[in-house]
Amino acid sequence: MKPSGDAKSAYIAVATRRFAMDGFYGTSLSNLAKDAGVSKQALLHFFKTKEALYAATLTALAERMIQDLIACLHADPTQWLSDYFTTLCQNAFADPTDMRLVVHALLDSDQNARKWPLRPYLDELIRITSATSGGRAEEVSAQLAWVSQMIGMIQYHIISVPTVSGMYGADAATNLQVEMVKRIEHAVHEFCSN
Amino acid sequence: MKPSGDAKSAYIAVATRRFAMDGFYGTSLSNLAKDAGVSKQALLHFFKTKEALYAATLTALAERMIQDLIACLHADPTQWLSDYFTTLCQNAFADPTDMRLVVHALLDSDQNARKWPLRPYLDELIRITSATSGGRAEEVSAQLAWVSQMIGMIQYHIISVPTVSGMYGADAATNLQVEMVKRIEHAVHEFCSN
DNA sequence: ATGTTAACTTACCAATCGGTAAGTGGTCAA
DNA sequence: TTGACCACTTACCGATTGGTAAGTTAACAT
Repeated sequence: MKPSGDAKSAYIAVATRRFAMDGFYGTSLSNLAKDAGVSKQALLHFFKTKEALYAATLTALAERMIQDLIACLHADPTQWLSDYFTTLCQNAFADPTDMRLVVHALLDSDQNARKWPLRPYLDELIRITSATSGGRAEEVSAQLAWVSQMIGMIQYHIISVPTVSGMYGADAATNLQVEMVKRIEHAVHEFCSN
Repeated sequence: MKPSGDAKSAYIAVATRRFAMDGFYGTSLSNLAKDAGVSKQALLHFFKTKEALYAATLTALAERMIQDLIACLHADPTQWLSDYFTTLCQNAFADPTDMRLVVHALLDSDQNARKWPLRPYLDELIRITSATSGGRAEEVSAQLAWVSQMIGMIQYHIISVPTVSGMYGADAATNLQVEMVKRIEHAVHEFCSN
């Protein structure tokens, strides 16, 4: 008997890639099973429905994101915010899977009652930025706006890479990536120096 | 006999709403037909495949966007950019259909050979911003980056409204919208004053 | 040795998918 | 009056969908 945890997380890994690529509706259990090299019912043994598998995928995504966030925390918040967002952007450029999954989840989120598991991640980011900007704690919506703007700009940039590449060429997409990283650094610097 | 143009554009209108909500894979011809109050084959009479209907939907979207853009152009580019992006953001907050459709199309764009029809819109935006920033024509990728950042921040904000509303409440979403408009104005001002 | 349980597989299901074929009924030009 | 054409409809198709039921096989505790 194989250790169950391994198989389960392997299925989630496969599902992550597929859901990120094609979205919930664009992904079928048969496709996932074929990718994983098992029968469809192997998946349904661990996850009772396709929805449940999707939910598990999003939960794993949330854990990954918040783990990446707190793993690289260090004393200087300005430096840290800059590092965090730039490496996030660069990693996503190399592998856009997670960013695509987030955007797909955002687009799905209003039409079914899926609980959004990325809230701890957002809360933590807001907490850090609040601490950074001199403790003006009353401006929570401003912190949320800034965080939303930053991750929005990164995620949107990442999902538009294939399109930009198709329209203006692969070089243009690479240049855009470089330019975006510059803009991230600039935005963090401007934010931290109020 | 009904005038064909009316029915056709009515079907596109229905398809726009559905595709924006559920994406290409999440939308079925049966659903669209039910929305339009006709049989499935009424749609297939005008559009040979579901793909063709989707393409027509995206083309109509592109025409709408570029029309909105050139319709409100006027002399002062700084003022115009600010007006354009803020009204775009506010209209999208009231009706997120088009923004959702763009993002869905972006997520789909790499896996099939759908021609991206929004290029004229992007080109026009880049042309205007290039003219605004004192004709430093060599920095095309910088212009693209700025435009990408602006529409990215708006579109991402719009598609995240339901999620933010669910996580932090409807008031928080409204506050975020107000904050975002401020940020748009600030970004335009900063961009135009180099 | 035996019973239990976990991790599957094969076989099957109704429902729905996108799409085809063959009409139907009305409008319009000749 | 006729015949072409347009905007549909009903009927149907094979393929695929998410999901159920009933085994099968191997590991493990007792």
